[in-house]
Amino acid sequence: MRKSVTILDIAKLAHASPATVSRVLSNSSYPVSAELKRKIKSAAKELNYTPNLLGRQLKTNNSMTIGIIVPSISNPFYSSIVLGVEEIARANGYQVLLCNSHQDVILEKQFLQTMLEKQVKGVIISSISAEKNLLRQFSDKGICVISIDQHREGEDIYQINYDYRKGGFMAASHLAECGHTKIAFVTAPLDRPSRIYMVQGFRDALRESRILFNDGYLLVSEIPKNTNYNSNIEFENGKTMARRLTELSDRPTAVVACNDLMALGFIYELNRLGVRVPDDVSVIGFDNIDFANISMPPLTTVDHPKYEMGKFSCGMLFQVLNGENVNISEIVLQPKLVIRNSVRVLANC
Amino acid sequence: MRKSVTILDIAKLAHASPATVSRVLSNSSYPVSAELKRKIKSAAKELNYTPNLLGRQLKTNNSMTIGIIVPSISNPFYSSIVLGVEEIARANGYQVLLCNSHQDVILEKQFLQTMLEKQVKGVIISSISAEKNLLRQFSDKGICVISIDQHREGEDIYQINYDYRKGGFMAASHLAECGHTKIAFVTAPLDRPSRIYMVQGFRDALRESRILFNDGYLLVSEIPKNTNYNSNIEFENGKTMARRLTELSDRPTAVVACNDLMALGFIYELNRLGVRVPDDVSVIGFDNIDFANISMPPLTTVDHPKYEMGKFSCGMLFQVLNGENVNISEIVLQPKLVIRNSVRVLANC
DNA sequence: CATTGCGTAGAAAACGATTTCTATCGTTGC
DNA sequence: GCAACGATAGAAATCGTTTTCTACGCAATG
Repeated sequence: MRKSVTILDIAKLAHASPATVSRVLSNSSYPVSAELKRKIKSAAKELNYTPNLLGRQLKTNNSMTIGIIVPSISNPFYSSIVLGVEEIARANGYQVLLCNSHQDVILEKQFLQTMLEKQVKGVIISSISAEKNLLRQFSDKGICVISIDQHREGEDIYQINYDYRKGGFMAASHLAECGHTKIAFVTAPLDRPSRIYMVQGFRDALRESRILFNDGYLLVSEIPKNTNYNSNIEFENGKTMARRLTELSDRPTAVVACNDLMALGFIYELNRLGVRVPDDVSVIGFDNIDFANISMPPLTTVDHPKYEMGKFSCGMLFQVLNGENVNISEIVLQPKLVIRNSVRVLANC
Repeated sequence: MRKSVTILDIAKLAHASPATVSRVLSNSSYPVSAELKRKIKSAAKELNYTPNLLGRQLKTNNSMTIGIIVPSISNPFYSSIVLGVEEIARANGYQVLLCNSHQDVILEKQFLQTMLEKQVKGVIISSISAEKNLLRQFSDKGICVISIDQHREGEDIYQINYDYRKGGFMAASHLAECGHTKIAFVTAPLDRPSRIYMVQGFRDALRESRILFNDGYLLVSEIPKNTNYNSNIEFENGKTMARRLTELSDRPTAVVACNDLMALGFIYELNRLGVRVPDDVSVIGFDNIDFANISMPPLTTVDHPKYEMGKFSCGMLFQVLNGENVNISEIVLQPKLVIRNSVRVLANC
């Protein structure tokens, strides 16, 4: 491992000054004679020069990096978002620092700190935490933050959200229209806006359909212990919830799950227990991940334009970075019901 | 956006020199009096100081970053690997620069270049390309490269591989044992070692079972055009292959797919076309991703310890970085058959 | 008592780049 | 023919750190 070649080595070889070398190699608009330009370029190639971005970025105060924090890319919902973000970032020549918070508030906080230290120019975050001070630090330093998917109340921050209330409403309404009246809601802990809004919309729909909601039908899973970062917590939770459902005295005929992963785990376990979907229990999921298609039966779900959310948010970020006037500070994406085969239409309809 | 606070501001406030401030704030072993230490720490807190890693890393020549390149995290197989890598990296205080090559050789090359420029201390790569010069650049600069999943021939490089040959062998043998003789192999282009070895093992198994392989039964999908980075290419390919299979004159009774995603797409399309699995066609996948469980029917597949591969590779990387003597340069992980319900046992068995 | 060595602190150099400032041409304008 | 200007190039300052070098006082050693 020899000492790495720097701009100075090139200067020496090409009989030029480091200043000129830098100007040539970084495509500056500063005029350099064609002859010298050529010599410098060939010297750079000869020495197999690789610019040191740490040096450049320190001087220019531009890390060309944005950060993104999501719970976990093991959920295809989030990996879609990430891919959307990456695509736009790459198109703009930026790198993405990806962090999986694993639903851990402490970890999320640490990642945010690291991003500050790494001098990211912007952050896109689907936050687990409602803490306001953390994100304020970024605005204080003039770093753009875009919150996605989880509505943040009373914060002066760019947001790209999704109408979870309406989504919950659509899911429950659909079940009601199919003749169901005993409808449960299975969900991970109601620790973030998305889930809270979903339940709200769900309840609203029942009320509107004059269905009394049995509080015992709100099945909330335990707070997960993150021992294994690979295990798909949502999927496992779905399985547990299925068992809890079958133990209910007056068993519901239909269920809305807070996301597809959970719905799939739910269906999986139901199948295993010999409870038929949709004959015995109907299930609606949320997110419309690719795999919702391939379950047994194919999952009826509420679509979420996740990939677009990733692209939007990153596009918005660059608008802000480029100083363009971004006059909308919150965008709300719309849900869409995707009907497949996991919901039974009851006879009396 | 005010000027950011640096070590100099702290020095001024605490009436100390920048040198001393640095020593205190970076936990150097250099002795500093307790009193001064206290003053500096309180000054840092008062000014809400955030260290600039670009400065530090430039000086220390340690980016505390490793890179990982995989085809795409939209494939749960790769997101598992990534999560394994991240876990170990984080435990060692390192960041991970994740790049999705999207099966694009050019892109992969660009990412590698960026990693060089970003001064990563190591790279973990599941490479799409057989090009040797690229990776050699890293060894030349003393950067550790660990190749995973794709065997590299005749390169002096650390490797963590998987016995794809044996995996292919096991899949085909299982089908043969279940009485199948008309067995197809559906795969994405044979452009990398994993797939080539799988086919090899597959053929070996057939030969050993005295089954003649019909070359028309080797179904290779087109090279994908990467227009949409979100679409799950493998899954789509699986669907296409299913259609091609049904058009075959002497239709096979069983199929091995080169990965679960493809198998799932394959099954999905078969279902749609009214071809029953496993009654009409048996299917075996590869990788044993979580979702292999939830297809209709649950997928019989060959397990791949992907998460462990991620952890192993990153662990090995740090061993090398720490100068520990790593005497094994290639580790080969073993396949395991996971029997579920996508394979039919024929009557004559 | 002179020498060594340790504890403590700051001055200054260094990391690898960019950018401002100076300087020297040759050319143009009047 | 002289001032002004544009093109070109290098010297030197700079980004925010870390680290080496210097320095000084004080205790221990012989």
